[in-house]
This record gives sequence, structure tokens and C-alpha cells, in this order.
Amino acid sequence: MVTLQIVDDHKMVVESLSKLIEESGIAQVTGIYYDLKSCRLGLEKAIPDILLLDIGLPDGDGVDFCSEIKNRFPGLKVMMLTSYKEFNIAKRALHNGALGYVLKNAEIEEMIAGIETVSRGEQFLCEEIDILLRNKKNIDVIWLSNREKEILKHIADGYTTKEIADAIFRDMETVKTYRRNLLIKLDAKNTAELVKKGYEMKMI
Amino acid sequence: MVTLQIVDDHKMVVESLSKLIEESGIAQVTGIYYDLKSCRLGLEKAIPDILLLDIGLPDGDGVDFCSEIKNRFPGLKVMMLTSYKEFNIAKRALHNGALGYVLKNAEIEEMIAGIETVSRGEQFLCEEIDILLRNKKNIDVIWLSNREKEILKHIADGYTTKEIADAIFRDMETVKTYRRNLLIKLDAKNTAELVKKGYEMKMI
DNA sequence: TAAAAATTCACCCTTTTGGGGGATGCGGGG
DNA sequence: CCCCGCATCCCCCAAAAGGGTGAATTTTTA
Repeated sequence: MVTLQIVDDHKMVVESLSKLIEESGIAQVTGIYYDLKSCRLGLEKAIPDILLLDIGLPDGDGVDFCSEIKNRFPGLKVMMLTSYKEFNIAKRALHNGALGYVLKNAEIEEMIAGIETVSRGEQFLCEEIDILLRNKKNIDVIWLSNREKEILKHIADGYTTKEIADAIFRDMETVKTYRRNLLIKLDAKNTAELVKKGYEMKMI
Repeated sequence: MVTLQIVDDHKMVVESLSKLIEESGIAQVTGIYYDLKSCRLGLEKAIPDILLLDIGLPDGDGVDFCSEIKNRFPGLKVMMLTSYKEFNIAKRALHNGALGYVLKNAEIEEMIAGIETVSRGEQFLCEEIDILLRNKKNIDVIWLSNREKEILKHIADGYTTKEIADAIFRDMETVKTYRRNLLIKLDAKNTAELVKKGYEMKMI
């Protein structure tokens, strides 16, 4: 029997979904977590075959967490279960070792089929994401360094170039360079669009 | 028997939640919609006692929709069911006629209790939202006019003052005034923070 | 270990924003 | 009828962001 655990902070979602999966007979739900911290603890005790992973968790990002657990438990099959229909997010998740990506507005049957496929070790994408990735297969994924993310957050918080420079103990010119690069990387015309895209790509 | 309908674009959520509510015996689910359009059509045929309403629907905003349906069906009890834990969003929803506001990460028991309370015509807030509103009860709700929302969207899309002025056939000075007012209204230091706050308050 | 990426700083110059004042007219609510 | 919010436009001036180009050093990765 395939064992499965779920990480999602929406109790309402996860508990009803858990019932549904058990009733379908496709897998046995051996654990439910509402944050990454308790998930880490739980995985130390017992590793399931599949982990259903949300993205917007209260104590961290599911996409980053994905690479973390793939390093610790390479055999664990991770299936993203989220509402983010964004090229960059999906692509980063797959790069980080996720084997599946299913949107929360997908049909339940699709989800069940996905669990089945992933449990065999094959990649599964829900239809919408599959189309999304196909249509943009020639587009590069956008990766930001930690410094870039840090500065992007400061920008979104309303800090000026000077203020950011003081905050990170660097020269204004350095921060200016980062701003320029961020504009290019996220393909934004100015700071406003930069913040918008940062939000959309869940980099803030 | 209390009748209930749900509007939420997450099929996975809504279908499993629907089962759960029916099993609890608290209400009978007489309709499920994945967007506002089909909800409008459905309500024309049969009005339930309670409507569970999400916020981020594909074809519109649940908060705005709330005032729309309260005008058409004043007796309908609307209960927001969403993941947005934001003062302004919750407050606007209640102003727009919502009788309940429950977060998706609340306990299912809380949700059931909420349905019961709302069905009696009494207001119900889940614990987290209750605390949020209490702590900020002296803070004013932020309302934006249509023009302000329009300009805020243009700003987030990366248009400059000049470009926005051209797009809406108004003078640059007019747009400048709107920008100034938006900064004051959303309490932002500059455009970057303005866009951030606009996103957080779901005004973009 | 060599190539690639990230990080840091520099100079110059233009465009855009932000902050301070106004002003007018219009429409709704008390 | 008057006040207030909304919408529109005006002037001035300082600060910040944006754009081009270059380059050194360190860290990471292939």
C-alpha cells in the first residue's frame, strides 16, 4: 500500500482531502502537517512514499523546502499541491526535485491519477501546468541569489537605495547595481513592476 | 434544514468540504460554483440560506460580489471562506454585507459552528479574524475609488505618470495627485511599498 | 582547476517620483 | 445649505530611480 503525508496550512482543505484520498483507496494517509517544522520532525520518524506539499506555509516556502528534503530523503516522492499557476514557481519546484505539480483547482480525479503516476516514480503535471510549461519551454527560469532576494524585500518594504545600502553595510552603488540586475532579471520597467513580479513569482 | 451553496475555484477544496458539511448534518449543500458567473445564474434559480464565498475567484473579487448579491438577495447570509488574513479585506467584506468570515486554516469544528451561528442570523468570525479586528478596531478601513484602483493597477503594471495620463486621457498633474493620495491612503513611503500594500490588501 | 556566477564599487547624466503648496467644480448626506 | 470626498488641473523644487559602461574580487559550480 502506498503511504502518503500532507503538508498544508489550510486545515479545512487538508483534513477533508485526506478523507477523500483514503476513501479512494489509492493511498494511506500516515501524516498531516500544518507547517514545515512539524513536517521535519514527522519525517524523521517515518518516511512515506509520497509527500503532498503546499507552497505558502506559515514558516517557510514549500519550493525551498522541496530541495531540502530531497537532499535528506532522496527517495521521497514530492508532489506539489498548490494554487500557484506560475511558470517560474512550477519550474523551480521541479528543478528542486518535485516529481508532481497539481493545482488546487484541478479535478480530484486528476489528483488521484497524479498520486498513482508519482508513486510509480514518473513525473506528473496537472493539465493546466502541463500546458503552461509547454508554452514557455523556451523561456528561462528566473533564479535570484540570496542577496538579490534580500534587496528585493527591502525595496518592497519601501526602503530607498541609500537606506538599503546602510542596512546591509554596502555602498549605494552596489545596491544600484542590484536594482539594475533585478529589473533585467524580472523583466520589469521600473520598481513598481519589479515589486509586482516579485510577488507573482513568490520571491517576496 | 439549512441549505448552503459554495463558491470557490479550488475544486479539490470545495468538493471535499461539501462532503464534510453534508456528513456533519449541519446543512444541505444545494449548489457548488467555481466562478461568479455560474453562481449568479445558480442563485437566480434557487437561493440557499447560506452562501460560502471565497475571495480570489477567476472572474472577479468575492468582496465586491458580496455587496452585489446582498443588493439582489438581502436575506441571503454570506459567509466568507478564504485564506486572506488581512484587516482591510475582512473589514470590507463585513461592510459589504458578509455575516461571517472564516479562514481556511481554521478548525473544521469552527467552520461548522460558524455555519450554525450565521444560519441564526448572527455574525460569526473565526478566532484569528476576531482577534485581528479587535486589535485594530480604532484603525479606519481603506476604501479606494474606481479611479484610484485603476491608477494603482497601472502603476503596478510599470506605467509612468505620463503613460498613465495618456492612457486615461487626463493631465499628468491629475495622475500625480492620485499617486500622492494613494501613498497617503495606503500609508506607503514610495511606489514600491504602494504596490506591496496594494497586493496585500487585494486592491490590485 | 578553469569557467561561470555573484558581489562589490565607480562615474556620468536623464527621467521620474515625491513633497509642498494651491485651485475649481460636482455630487451626496446631514 | 454647507461640508466632504472625488476628480480635475496648476507651479516649484528636491530626492530618488533609471540607464550606459566598466571593472575588481570572491564564491560557486561544472
